[in-house]
Amino acid sequence: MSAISERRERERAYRHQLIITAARELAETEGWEAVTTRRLAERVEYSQPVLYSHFNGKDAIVSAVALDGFSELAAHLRRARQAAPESGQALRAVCRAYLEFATERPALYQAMFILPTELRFASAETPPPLRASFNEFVNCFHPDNKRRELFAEVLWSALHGIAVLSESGRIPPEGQEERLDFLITQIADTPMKPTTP
Amino acid sequence: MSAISERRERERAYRHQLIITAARELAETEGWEAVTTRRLAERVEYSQPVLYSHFNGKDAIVSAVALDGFSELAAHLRRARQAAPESGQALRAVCRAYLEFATERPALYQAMFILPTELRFASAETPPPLRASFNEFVNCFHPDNKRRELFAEVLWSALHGIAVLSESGRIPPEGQEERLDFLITQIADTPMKPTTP
DNA sequence: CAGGATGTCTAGCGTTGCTAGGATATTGTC
DNA sequence: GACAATATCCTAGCAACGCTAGACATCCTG
Repeated sequence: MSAISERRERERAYRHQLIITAARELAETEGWEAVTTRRLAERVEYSQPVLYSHFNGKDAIVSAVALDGFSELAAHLRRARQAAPESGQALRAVCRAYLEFATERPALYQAMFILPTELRFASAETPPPLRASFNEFVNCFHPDNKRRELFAEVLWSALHGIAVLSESGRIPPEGQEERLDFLITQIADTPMKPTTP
Repeated sequence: MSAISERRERERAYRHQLIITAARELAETEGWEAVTTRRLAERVEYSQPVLYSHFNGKDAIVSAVALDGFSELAAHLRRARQAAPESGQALRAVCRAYLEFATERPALYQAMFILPTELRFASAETPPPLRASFNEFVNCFHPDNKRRELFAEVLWSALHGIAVLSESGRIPPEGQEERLDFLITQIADTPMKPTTP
């Protein structure tokens, strides 16, 4: 009884992840509009209803992909930050890594930031990977900086705006490097200039 | 022949706009997911196919709504900029007006910046209202500033990021004013500090 | 008043997310 | 080892979606 149900649970968990990665691969190769429950079911070699025994609906699957994405993003940013030669370069490294992530994995980025998601941000039940990603930005600023969270929010917003507006062609794709340069100098050069808190 | 076809054309133009405003109203009251071709047709008191005699598809209708939105946005920003007491305050006024626009007309904003659109940005055939909106940002900087377009792009990106991340709950809705303050001081205070071009 | 063009609607196609209900296989009990 | 109970999975179908073909009605022209 115990061993058997354990095995089942293991199989179930495996299939759970299988669905997630299948959805992600499909989205990355053909875009999210190609990710239908039918095609996804065919891809994992099960019928449609099994998807619904694992997830509450399609949105939940997208959210699961997004959650995986946040883990990767956090790791990606951390790697960049720690590889920076000096702490002054950390901010630039993390920002560049962020834009890199957004342009190289557009489908994943879309799931994380654009598609309707069930993930709760900026609250008590925010999943750890989301917090971890955000904290990578926070950690670019000096711990003494009382407003580093605010700085991080604005920085993140700006990066997100740049990423999404250039991806959708609303600002020209070239000159991305210049924009990044400008953003960094403006945000980073005077990080300790709070208007007398 | 002439008078009659003129009247027809007039009626047709009227109905064209009727569809657009109906779509917009429906989106603003119930969200874009409620804007289906059936409901829209019912609302304008015509059958579905007439929608397709005016627009190539649903996306084209959304784009038309978005285009109207850009006209309003441009006017809204211009009003704010011209009402600013001194030119130094123009930047802040325009930014505040932008965020105001985004939060007060979320559906319209969504059509303009998030939903798939057929509008061409940053190219030769960019519709005038889009250019006008963007230029309001450009005009916040001194004409001598060789990089004002770049500044405007980054500023716009940051504002868009703030708007969209707070709207979707990815950053807390409170503290919007603080973020705006920070952004303005960082961008505006040193607008003439190009790294020796 | 007939004939052709124009405009509009009914009906339906293929696809979507999602679900009810039955068939099938696996499990624990006698 | 046979049988009921349970868990697992699939077939079939629903309502709603964007979109379109073809029939009907209406109008202008000769």
